[in-house]
Amino acid sequence: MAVYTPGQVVEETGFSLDTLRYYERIGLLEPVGRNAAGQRRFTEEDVSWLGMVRCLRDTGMPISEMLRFAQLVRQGEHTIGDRIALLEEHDRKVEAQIADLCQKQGAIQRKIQYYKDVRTMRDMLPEQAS
Amino acid sequence: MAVYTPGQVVEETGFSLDTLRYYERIGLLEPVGRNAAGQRRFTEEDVSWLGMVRCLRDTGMPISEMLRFAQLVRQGEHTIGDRIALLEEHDRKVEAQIADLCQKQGAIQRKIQYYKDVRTMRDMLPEQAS
DNA sequence: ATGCCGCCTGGAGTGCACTCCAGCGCAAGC
DNA sequence: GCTTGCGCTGGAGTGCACTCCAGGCGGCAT
Repeated sequence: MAVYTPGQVVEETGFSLDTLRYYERIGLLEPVGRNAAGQRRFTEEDVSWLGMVRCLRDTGMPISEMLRFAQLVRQGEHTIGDRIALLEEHDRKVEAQIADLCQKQGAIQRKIQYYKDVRTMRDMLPEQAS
Repeated sequence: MAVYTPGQVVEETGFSLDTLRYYERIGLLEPVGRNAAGQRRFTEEDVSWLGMVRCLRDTGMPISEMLRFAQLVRQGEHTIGDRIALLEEHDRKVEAQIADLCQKQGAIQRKIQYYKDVRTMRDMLPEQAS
């Protein structure tokens, strides 16, 4: 069974060492195994869970909700319905986020175009320069 | 020339009164005009600038960069090139944000599907219930 | 043997973007 | 004439998610 040192997990997941420790402290990560010297050794499972965390975090899920999700996962298979509900709810929020972002991006692009037009107008009337 | 009371601007822009005052304090909003009693009266221009601010903020631009943009706007037409550069740079970031969000959403949706499959499997083997 | 590296701990500090508060002023409605 | 509502100020406080720090440990390369 492969294990990962903290450094390797940092590399793999993109979370900082401090963040990994923080996540363990608050219970977003289950207590990580240790070697004889007391140093953390992450399992494959820890790393894949961190992949999920990264997904949820990067799509704007607050830590409190990820904690709730983590709890469901720990409680076993009978919570799968709840997990689906939680993720579907989040999925809807992500959908809305994307839609909002696209719409706002449109406005920004229109502003850019507006500025470009203004610039062109100005360049066509050099004699009116201040 | 129409003016807006603070309450109306809150209504229009969705920013809280405190946020409007905060934006003025830090210079994201130019000093807002006052009536005889010292109460703020926002111009049409203020409101439309706030619309731009909302766009930029909601697409993740930090306040420090919005401040920089505000400065360019105040410096007059000769900064239009810089404004375009700033907005195009931001537009690229928004693009990347959307792409990342879509990709992560895909992963979440696959996870949902995975859970649904697990649930279905489980339901098809009721005799193995614990 | 002596650095240095990677990692350990508990706890304090940071940065961002607000948000709240006490205490006040003015104006309109009952 | 007094309450209610809206707004004012300066300054303090909040919530989130980290991030940093001092002081220490164990292994290994020079």
